[in-house]
Order: sequence, then C-alpha cells, then structure tokens
Amino acid sequence: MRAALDVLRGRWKPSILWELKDRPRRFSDIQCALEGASAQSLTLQLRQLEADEVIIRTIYPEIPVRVEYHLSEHGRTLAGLMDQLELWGQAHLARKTRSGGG
Amino acid sequence: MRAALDVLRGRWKPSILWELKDRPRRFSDIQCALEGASAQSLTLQLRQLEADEVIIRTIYPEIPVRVEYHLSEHGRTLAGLMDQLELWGQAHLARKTRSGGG
DNA sequence: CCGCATCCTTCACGATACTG
DNA sequence: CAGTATCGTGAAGGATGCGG
Repeated sequence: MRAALDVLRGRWKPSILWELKDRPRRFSDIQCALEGASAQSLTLQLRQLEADEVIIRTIYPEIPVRVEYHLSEHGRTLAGLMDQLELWGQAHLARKTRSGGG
Repeated sequence: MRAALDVLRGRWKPSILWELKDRPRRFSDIQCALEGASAQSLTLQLRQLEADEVIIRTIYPEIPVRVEYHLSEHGRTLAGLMDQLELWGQAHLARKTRSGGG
C-alpha cells in the first residue's frame, strides 16, 4: 500500500498515467494535456515513473528531437486503476451535483 | 479524475479508507494504526472525508465520549480501489526485489 | 523540441497547549 | 477520549534562463 502510494506520489503522476493509458504521448503532448504543469515538474515526475518501471521513455534522434513515453506492462495495470478512479470521480461529481443543486 | 484525486488528496486519506475498509474504527484506533499522524492532521482529513460523504462520523455520548468512523456506501467503492492499489503495490515490491537482488 | 539548474512561493503536516 | 487554535518546518511545485 505504502509502496503504491509512493509510486503515485506527485501532483501529476496519476494524470500522466491517465494520458498514456491508450497511446504513447510526446513530452509536449502531455504538458499540453495537463495544462498547468510546468516542464520542470513534468520532467521530474516522468523520470520517477520511469525509475519505477511504470513508463518507458523512447528517444527519436530526429531534428528536432522527439521523445515519447508509453506505459510498461507493469504500468498498464496501474493505469487500469486510474481508469476506475476516474469512474468513481464521475459518480462523486454526480452525487455532489444532487447535493448542491437539489 | 480530478475530482477523485481531490477527495484522496492528503497524506493519510488513502490509509484512513484502508483502515475503515472492513470495520468501523475509533479516532484513537485510527491514530494508532497510522502511527506518525498527529491528531490535528487526522481530524482535518477525517472532516474532509466526511464532507465528501465518503465516511460517516458517529458520536456516542458516553463517559468518556466515544467517536466512531465508518465508510458510507459511496466510500466503500473508493476503499475497494485502495484494496486493488494495495495488490498492485505488492506486485511492485516483488518486481523491485527481483530488480535489486539481480 | 527536450531537459536541467536555480530561486521562490505555497501549503500540508507535525508539535504543543488547551477545552469539554 | 476527542477535538480545536496556533506556530514552525519542509517538501512539492511553478517561473525563468541556459544547453543539447
């Protein structure tokens, strides 16, 4: 439990997994999708996820250089949980709407 | 997604859900189980979870007073995810062991 | 385009003292 | 036993400037 929380520790980690869930993404794609995250934070958290073998980083030595991130098999199972978490979030919002609006 | 992350935001929230997963717990029980959490932090996070209707607070006006917390139905589904997260954490630790041990 | 180093702000958490 | 108010700490994150 502690270990899992540690892997997810960070403002953007869950969202990063969410973004990589269906397809690989470029650095700038992720930054755009996570509107509000600075390049510095993103890089750091990306590196940590990579160190935890949750995501894989691929460099394409083109000009300009292109870098893509995708989930490892290990990371895919974790992203699946993010999926469920998102569903729970939707139910939670629906509940709050009823509570606040009615 | 954002909504779900917001509900879980806090050092001890996931662990609190974890503790309440199977049975109701008293304030001091939780504080003991989460060894390292101060009463102040615990109170705050408990209140927030209560505001999000994830947990329910029950006061027994005995002497000394007794307070119990238990999951709402809504919270139970979230705690279920914590359960899965814990399983993932175990797999992750096993992987790291292999990685570290060679 | 990608990534890193540095500086600064934010804020969540912990320790303490006190109430009922 | 449970909860509240206040103060201090430290880590996480954001802005900026530079290099490949």
